[in-house]
Amino acid sequence: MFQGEFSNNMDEKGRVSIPAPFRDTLRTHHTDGQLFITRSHNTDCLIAYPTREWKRLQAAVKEMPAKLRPHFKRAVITPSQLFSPDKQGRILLACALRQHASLSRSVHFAGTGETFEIWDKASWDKQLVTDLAALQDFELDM
Amino acid sequence: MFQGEFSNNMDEKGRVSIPAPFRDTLRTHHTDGQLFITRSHNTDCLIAYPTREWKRLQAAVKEMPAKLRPHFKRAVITPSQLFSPDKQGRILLACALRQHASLSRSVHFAGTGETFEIWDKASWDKQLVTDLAALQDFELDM
DNA sequence: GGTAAATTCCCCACGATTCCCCACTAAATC
DNA sequence: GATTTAGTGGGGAATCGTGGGGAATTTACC
Repeated sequence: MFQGEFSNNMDEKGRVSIPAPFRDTLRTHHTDGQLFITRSHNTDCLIAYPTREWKRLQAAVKEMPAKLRPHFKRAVITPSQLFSPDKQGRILLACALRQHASLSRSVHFAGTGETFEIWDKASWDKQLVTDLAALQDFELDM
Repeated sequence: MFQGEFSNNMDEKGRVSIPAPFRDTLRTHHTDGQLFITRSHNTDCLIAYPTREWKRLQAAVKEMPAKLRPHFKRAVITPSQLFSPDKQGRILLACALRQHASLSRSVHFAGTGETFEIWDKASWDKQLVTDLAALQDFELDM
């Protein structure tokens, strides 16, 4: 399980460290240790899928409305990049991906269970304000 | 597998480098290293097929509705060109193909699994905007 | 048919980027 | 306080993209 949020800095060469806890779950729960990183189709962030989850996504593509499929393939499947973090646990994101999430120096990692998201810190903070506002009048009953 | 997106520049002689990762998969997964490049029948791009996939396409042509077959043959099969990248991994596209994809200087390569697409960068960007807009309200359930 | 021009092909060379390794610092752990 | 671990920076080798030169081939034109 990927959970928690972490901020790391991207250096001048464009490298960012994957937070150590995420690297751990990747190593222990996902045998090949590989990550598919791609755009989120409806938010300004990237999503990282371990191989098993990536396969589930590909299966989901086959189930989605046929009209949307080519859009989804171009926007999400094609730009995906396969990573196995280097010895220092860092990855180097391709330009197209960096741009989609408007990543600058401060990069925010957010665990979402079976996958995790990669945000520009500023975008994340902004998003969070929206999220809290939307929930203002909502009472959870449980 | 061809995956990821890459932009390369076409020089004045009309040569473009095939992205190195694509050259790799071509070398390792496709013994003859040859590429059939032709127009896409329904988008403004070119599609590159390794020999094995090209054969599958030809088989598919035989299965398609008889009414469409001659159209498809003329539009897609005829204009195809066979390439084996030069020592530097470059190819020289014929004029007809270049025109169909409106290729100018910046050329975009998009991996789509067993094949890859060749786009003019500007067209690709435009297409991507459309794609993301179409997916805006779509929720993936997986 | 012969000459000139243009195109294609093959090779080399340069600059930028990427990859891989090592090292430093700060924080956490014992 | 010593040791480990995480995040970050930098150096050097290798690779990749790209430009250009010249030979070979093709095309155009007289």
